[in-house]
Amino acid sequence: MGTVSNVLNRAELVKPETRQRVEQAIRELRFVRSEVARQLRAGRSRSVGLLVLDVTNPFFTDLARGVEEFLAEAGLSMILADSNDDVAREDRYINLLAEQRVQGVLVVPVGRPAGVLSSLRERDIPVVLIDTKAPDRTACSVSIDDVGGGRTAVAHLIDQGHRRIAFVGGKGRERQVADRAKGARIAMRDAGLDPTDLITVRVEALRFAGGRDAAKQLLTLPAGRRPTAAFCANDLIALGMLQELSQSGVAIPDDMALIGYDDIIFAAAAAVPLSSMRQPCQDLARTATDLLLEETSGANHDHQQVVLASELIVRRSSGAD
Amino acid sequence: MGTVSNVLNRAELVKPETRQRVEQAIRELRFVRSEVARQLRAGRSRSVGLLVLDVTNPFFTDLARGVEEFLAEAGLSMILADSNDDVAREDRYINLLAEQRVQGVLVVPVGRPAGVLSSLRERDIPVVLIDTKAPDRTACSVSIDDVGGGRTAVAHLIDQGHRRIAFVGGKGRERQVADRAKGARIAMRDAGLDPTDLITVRVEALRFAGGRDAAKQLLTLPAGRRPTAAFCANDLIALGMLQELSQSGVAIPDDMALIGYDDIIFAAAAAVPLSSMRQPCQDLARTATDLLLEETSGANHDHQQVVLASELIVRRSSGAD
DNA sequence: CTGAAAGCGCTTACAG
DNA sequence: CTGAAAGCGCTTACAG
Repeated sequence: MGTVSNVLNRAELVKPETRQRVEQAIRELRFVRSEVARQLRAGRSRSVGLLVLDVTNPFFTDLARGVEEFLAEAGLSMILADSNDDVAREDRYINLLAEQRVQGVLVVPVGRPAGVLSSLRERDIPVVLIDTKAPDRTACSVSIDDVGGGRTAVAHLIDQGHRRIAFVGGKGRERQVADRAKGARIAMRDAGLDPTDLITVRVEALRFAGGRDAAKQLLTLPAGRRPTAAFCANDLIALGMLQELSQSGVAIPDDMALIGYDDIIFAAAAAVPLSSMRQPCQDLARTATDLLLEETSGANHDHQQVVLASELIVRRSSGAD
Repeated sequence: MGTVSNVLNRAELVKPETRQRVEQAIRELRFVRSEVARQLRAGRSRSVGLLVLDVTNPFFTDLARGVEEFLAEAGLSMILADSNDDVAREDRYINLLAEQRVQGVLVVPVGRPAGVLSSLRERDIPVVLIDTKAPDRTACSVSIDDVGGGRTAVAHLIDQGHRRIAFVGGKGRERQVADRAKGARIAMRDAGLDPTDLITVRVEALRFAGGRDAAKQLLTLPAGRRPTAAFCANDLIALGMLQELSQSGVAIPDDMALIGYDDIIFAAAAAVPLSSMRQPCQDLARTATDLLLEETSGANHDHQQVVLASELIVRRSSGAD
């Protein structure tokens, strides 16, 4: 057994002839080494957890694909989990990942990261926060400047001549949504508008159906008081709004301009191609993975707060062609 | 240690007082039971693998969310893996899942399932094939009647008056693509057309970019010989075509009608709302999970081949309004 | 260079 | 009802 292990892990220590015999036996017996036993012995696994807010959102699956690829380069595998923007589920998955003894966790936290952080720190599991800034120096994080993104998006709408602007966000992902709204208000102030005039529409979830609901809410306003432009907290919402508004005879962008956030692949293919704030998804994946690997490699490691910027992608839905 | 284990697993065997002391110690020491050791001892894990062809395709993430939910009901967790329609990656993941000693695997195989099946059978890992019929009685499968789906889709196009029809499929997922094409030809024959007139366009991958390429290929044909309708092997391709064609001034559905397959959520929100063949994704998830759990529960179990039907969803892209 | 031994953290009979 | 012991399948010193 010891020799088999050596063949598998340190072949150079074994006499070629013995090695061949062992290798043949492995083949004949269809032996598959137990990763479970291996991990128990090693005290650590060779997998990393990625916990996202919504696997059905293309933004997060693109992120997942990037992370998976970068982990594979390091010989690690990814366990993908989906909190569905729900704290209880997040908690359950953090537990599950801890029980699986993952080497580390990449997590897009539901709301404030304090719970996740303390839960992982208690268990000595390295973590890199994604899409959220770590509140202190106890963890790495890679986030997007959402205030800046919100500001750019709304400045663009103002540039197009809009003055009555809505922000469509909602429950869930409080931090990102709040920051994007904050940026929106800054853009209004920059333009000499009253930031409290920003019309805020709340949706149940940051998903397609939420966008349709938001559109219905806006349609209850008399046309004269209705916003002429809306900045949506993500593309799923924007696409839902686009569909509902179009079906109700509201022309995009003439009656209402729209801009989303994420620039998922379907934004460009939408009924009216959707303007959006593109997040640097692959940079995010790469940076987060690298930071985690640096931390788990045990080299002396300073926790870092990396902040990336998003980029304005102008398409027809915001009226600039 | 034995008592701790009893508190955790069979609390009724422990005297309440002792139990309380143990529970308090667990809390104070922040003890997290090692799932790894547990699995080694039990000889089986509490997780199931789901291997899909493309995590960035909403069809598969919807499937994944369903499976995850149904597994959770049974106290199991899901390890999601993505073969990216690549046999080598599929092989690597099957290995990984075997090493993790998952209870079973749900797999949408890349091409023919023979390799996956023998690989899993050798290792005694229960498997349910998804989206592919098992070639023999050695495994369960849940698939969609793709021949029927292709036939329905093309019959619909013919009903709309089209005679010059393209099928856009390609490399990857040979079986599904071939069946859908076969159904398309049957529909042509049913209508008294020559099935060999079906214009076949091959794309590199069944993704958005593939659809754009396909559109470019069709645009090289003189307008008089160009098909007036296209049936796409999935919605991602259809959406890519829709985008490219629109940008080139080809009107959908007037110059070219389109129908996709899967009915992902973005189909309805497309530039021109996309007709599609809706696959019963949640039924698929439920049935596959149930079959796997039945098999792993050890009850005597007959392998079943379940075949579900897809449903025609008519929207504007196919010209019927 | 090889093989026997210890130990990773659990669970489950088993003796007390 | 409790606690000591064996064993799951590995890896890694260690003795030979």
